[in-house]
Amino acid sequence: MTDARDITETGWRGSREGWLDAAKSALIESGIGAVKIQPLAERIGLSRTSFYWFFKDRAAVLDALLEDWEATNTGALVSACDAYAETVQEAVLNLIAVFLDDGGFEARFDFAIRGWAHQSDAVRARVAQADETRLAAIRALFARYGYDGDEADVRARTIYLVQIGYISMQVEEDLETRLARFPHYVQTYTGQPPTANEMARFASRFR
Amino acid sequence: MTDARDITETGWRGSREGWLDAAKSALIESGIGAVKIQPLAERIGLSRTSFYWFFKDRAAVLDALLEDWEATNTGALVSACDAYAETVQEAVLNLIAVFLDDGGFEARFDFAIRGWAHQSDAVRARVAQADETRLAAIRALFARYGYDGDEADVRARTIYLVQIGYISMQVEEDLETRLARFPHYVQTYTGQPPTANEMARFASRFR
DNA sequence: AAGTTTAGAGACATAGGTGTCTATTCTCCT
DNA sequence: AGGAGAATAGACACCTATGTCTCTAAACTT
Repeated sequence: MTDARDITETGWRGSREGWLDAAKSALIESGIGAVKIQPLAERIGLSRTSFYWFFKDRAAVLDALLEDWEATNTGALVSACDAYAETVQEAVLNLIAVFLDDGGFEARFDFAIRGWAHQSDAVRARVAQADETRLAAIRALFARYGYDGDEADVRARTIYLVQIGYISMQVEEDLETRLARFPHYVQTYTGQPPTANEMARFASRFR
Repeated sequence: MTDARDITETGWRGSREGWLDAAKSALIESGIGAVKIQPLAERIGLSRTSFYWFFKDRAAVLDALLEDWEATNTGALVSACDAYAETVQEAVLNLIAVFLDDGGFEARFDFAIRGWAHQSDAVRARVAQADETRLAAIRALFARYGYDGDEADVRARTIYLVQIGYISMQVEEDLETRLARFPHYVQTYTGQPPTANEMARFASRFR
C-alpha cells in the first residue's frame, strides 16, 4: 500500500534491487523477523517463488542487507570524518550533519540492524566491527586536530554513544529543536563553541 | 542447557514463574521472536500444552514480560534516583551504580525490550513512556540539588542517553575499566568531581 | 481412602513459512 | 519469425508454530 510503484501487470516486474528494497523496508519497519519471502512477494506483487531467481535463498538476501548497510551507514560516517574542515568545530559539524535526515546515514536502518544483531551472533560480530571502524574514524578526526590518544578516544566515544542512544530511543525532534542544540553539542564535544559563521554555513545546508 | 534446574521427572515441575523465566531468558538471548511456546516447552522439559494452564495464550506471557520489565528496570532506576545522598556527586554515583552488574537494572533485558519495541507499536509506546518516567526521575534528582529546569533536563538526557548508547552497543568492559572512568563521568554529569571518600564508598559496594 | 483440584501429555485441526521441481510466459537476439 | 534465455507461477513436500479437546496423573482436602 505504501509504495505505489509501477503496476505493469506483465513483463519483468521483479529484480534483485526490487526484492532487496522490499527486504530493507520490511527490516526497517518490522524487524528482521518480517523479512520473509512470502510476505515480501505479496508486497511487491510477485509470486513467492520468483524470489529464487535473484537470490539463492533467504540467507542470501539477508547477507545483501548487511552489505548494503555497511556501505551506506559506515560508509557515510567515515566519509564525513574524512571530509575537509578548517577547524575541529567544523569537522564535528560535518559529522553531526551526517546523522541528520538527508546526511547519508540512515538511523532507522542502523537501529534495525542492531535489533537483528540481538538475534544472531554473526550479525552481532559485524555490528561490533562496524562500531569499531566508526569509532576509529572519529578518533582519527580528533587526532588530526591535535587531541591526544586518550582524549580523542573519549571524545569519539561521547559523540558516538550519544548518537547511538538517540537512535536507540528513536527520538524524533524537528530540525529547529535540533539546530538550537548543536552549538552546545559542538562545545561539549570539542571544548570550543563553533563560530557564528560556522553555524550559519552548517544551517544553510539544511534549509 | 544453560539452566540445569532440578530434573524431577515427576510431580509439578511447571509454574507460572518457570514459564515466565524461560520466556525472559529466551527474550534476552534471542529476541522476542524466540519467545514461542513450543521451544520454551522443550527448554523446560514440559509438554507444550501445559503452558496453557498458566497463561491464557502467547500474548499473556508477553504482557507479563513487559510488566516484569517495568517493575525491574524502571523501578530500580527510579528508586536509585530517590535514594538518599549528601551531594549531587553521590546521587549520581547512586544512579551509575544501578546500571552496574548487580545494580538492579538489567541492561540486557532493557536492550531486548527495545528490540521488541521495534516490531510492535504497543511496546514502542510503553518503552517511550518508560523513557519519559526515567528521564523525569533523573531530572528531579538534579532539580533537588539546585540545577534549574533546562540544565537539569540536559544533564538528565546526557546521563541517560550515554547509558542507553552503551546498552545498545552491548559494550562489555570489566569492572576495573569502568571504575576508572566514573570520576570523569561524575565530573561531566554534575560539573564537579566526586571526592575521594565518595569514590571509595562507591567502589566498596562492588568489591 | 475417596474425591476434587491442579498439572501434564497426546492427538487434532489450522496456519504460515521454507525450498524444489515443473511448467509457462516474456524479452531479446539473430 | 523463431529460438535461447530470463522471469514468473503453480504444485508439492516439509517443518514449525498456534490453540483446543480429551485423557491421565499427581497433590491436596476432609
